[in-house]
Amino acid sequence: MAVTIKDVAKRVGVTPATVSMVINKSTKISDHTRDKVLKAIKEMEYHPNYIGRSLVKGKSNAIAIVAPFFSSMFSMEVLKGVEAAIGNTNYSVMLFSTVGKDANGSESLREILYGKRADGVIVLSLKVQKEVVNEFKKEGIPLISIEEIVENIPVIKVDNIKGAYNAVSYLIQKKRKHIALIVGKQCLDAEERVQGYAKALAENQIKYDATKVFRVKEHSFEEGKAMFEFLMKKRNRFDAVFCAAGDLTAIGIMEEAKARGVKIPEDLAIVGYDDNYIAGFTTPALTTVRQPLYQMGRTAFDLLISVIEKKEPYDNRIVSFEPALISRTSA
Amino acid sequence: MAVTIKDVAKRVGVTPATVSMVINKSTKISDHTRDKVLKAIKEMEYHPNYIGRSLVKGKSNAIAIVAPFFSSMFSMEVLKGVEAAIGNTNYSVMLFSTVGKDANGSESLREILYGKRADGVIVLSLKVQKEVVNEFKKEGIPLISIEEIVENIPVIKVDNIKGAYNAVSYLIQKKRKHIALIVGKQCLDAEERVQGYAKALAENQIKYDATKVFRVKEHSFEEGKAMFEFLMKKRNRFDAVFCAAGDLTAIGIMEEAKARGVKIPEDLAIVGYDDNYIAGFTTPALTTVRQPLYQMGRTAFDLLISVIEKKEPYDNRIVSFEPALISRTSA
DNA sequence: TTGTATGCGTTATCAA
DNA sequence: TTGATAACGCATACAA
Repeated sequence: MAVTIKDVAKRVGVTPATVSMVINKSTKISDHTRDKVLKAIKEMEYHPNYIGRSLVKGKSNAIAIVAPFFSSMFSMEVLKGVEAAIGNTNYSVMLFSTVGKDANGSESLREILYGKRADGVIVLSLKVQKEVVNEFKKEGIPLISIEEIVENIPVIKVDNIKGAYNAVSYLIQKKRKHIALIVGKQCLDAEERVQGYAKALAENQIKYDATKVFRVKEHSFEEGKAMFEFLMKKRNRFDAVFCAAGDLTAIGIMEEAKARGVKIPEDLAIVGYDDNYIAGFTTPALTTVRQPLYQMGRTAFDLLISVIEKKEPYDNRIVSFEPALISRTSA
Repeated sequence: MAVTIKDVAKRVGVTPATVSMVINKSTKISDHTRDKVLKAIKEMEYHPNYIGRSLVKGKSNAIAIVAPFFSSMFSMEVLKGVEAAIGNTNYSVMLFSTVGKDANGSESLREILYGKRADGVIVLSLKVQKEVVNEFKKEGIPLISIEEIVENIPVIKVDNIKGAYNAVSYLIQKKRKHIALIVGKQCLDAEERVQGYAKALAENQIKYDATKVFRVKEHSFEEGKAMFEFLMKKRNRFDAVFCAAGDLTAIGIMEEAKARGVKIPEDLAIVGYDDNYIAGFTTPALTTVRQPLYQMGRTAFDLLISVIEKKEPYDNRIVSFEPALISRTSA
């Protein structure tokens, strides 16, 4: 069996309480006893059992990250940030994927909450139900959302309006006037990007034209190829495409365009979204909008810990990060 | 405060023990009591506290994954497999990154072990020390290694010899005779890939020539570009490069080659390794070796759970997966 | 400065 | 079939 606090106490000839106080750096322990205890701890290779500690403290020293999946570029980058932020805190991270469960993660969230599996939770791209938020508030477990706006809790997101605005302004500056916009189906992100697109046009006296906005479903490469064909069939002549639906789709468009002899960026300028790993390696390299996901992960973790430890208030702030336009050669 | 088993018991007018038996599906409970208890549980929204349960059971129902980082393609794919395998088991996953700690993960591993933070551990690309393995054995916490060979515990790996062998055989079949090999610095993987390379040559009566084997350190795109230049300076004339150091480096080589007017694959055939996300999107698309990382993640998780639950013996088997050659246009 | 006693939420053993 | 009691490993209030 593993060595417990009792074993250490017995060995030193004190009570478990004393050992506990040494471990928890209580000041009211004589140097003499402390030294003896510490020595025994080392010799016996005693490590405190987190479960016992958690039970009495009502705190697990774990945080949970809940997301639809952990295999996307998006979650990977965020995770990287969290990983960096953990550093040498004594928190650990648990992962909960909602695949095969309800879409808004309620099931996983409730299990974490009521099973006391974590002291705080970060949700990624999940529309957390109001009801669930209330339950978390009631139990005093902080919840932070990344990307999706959830009411009454802190939200870490990127300024999609600005991201799109910057991209389109850039294209206009490059003398493009007939700019197609590709976005995903009506989620918040998509709508904000449409707004940014419209704003940039307006500022440059270009009329917003709804027939130049196209919707995409899967955000895939193939869809991009199909989209190019679709674009060509339109009576509109485009000199640029801002594919706010992601780089993969943008690259699909680009590949199909190239295959049909359209010169990029001369004939058609293309700007993507996400700064996917691939973007730097296509020919031509893809100009795109980068979201500071790593920073967001870091921030979310830091904020969560601060809130757990009551160093910061648990409010409904929205921390908005600025996306960056990465200018390469496709536009 | 959260509702506990006691609250439920009081409400129904039984003892906590009875409620516990209901929860744990004991058969020796009258239907009548069971119904009443179940009803109360639902009404009061009682959820068992995992920490309390863990303490008495000596089991956390969590598994830990320890890796140098969770941001690589490699760990991402493995994680995806684990994620899929978790499904509706009632295990959860904890992540432990060894960044900023000792290189072989001993620190994290010991903390997990002695802190009783997990019922089993999967290590990724980590040379676990013999000593640590023994400690795990002593405490009865199973440990499974992915990729790295660790003695006395189950290992899930890919057959690197075969991966390289297939790639080189393919090149030879395509009439290439002067094949450069790029590998990483002396880790097990690299050496196995050299073996596979040599084996394919031998089988085709091509003499193995050590001066055609080159080492790379960072496995980066830039290194690939530099490598191409380096290759050109050599007196050897190559008609193919098998870049077993990964797709990124392979793509670096390819880009630099293209920039210098070398035709791919006519003048120089290129085969990469890993089937990185990018590989399908380069021009020409990269022929490469795919490792079934997803399957490996699944297998590791399933095996670990089986071992934890004593449904399978905890041995030192080596589960070797077959890599697949993904034939595209660069070779 | 240290020891004693108690409790965290649950399960398991035994008795009723 | 159910209840009483102890135990898991630890931390803390209070007593000494």
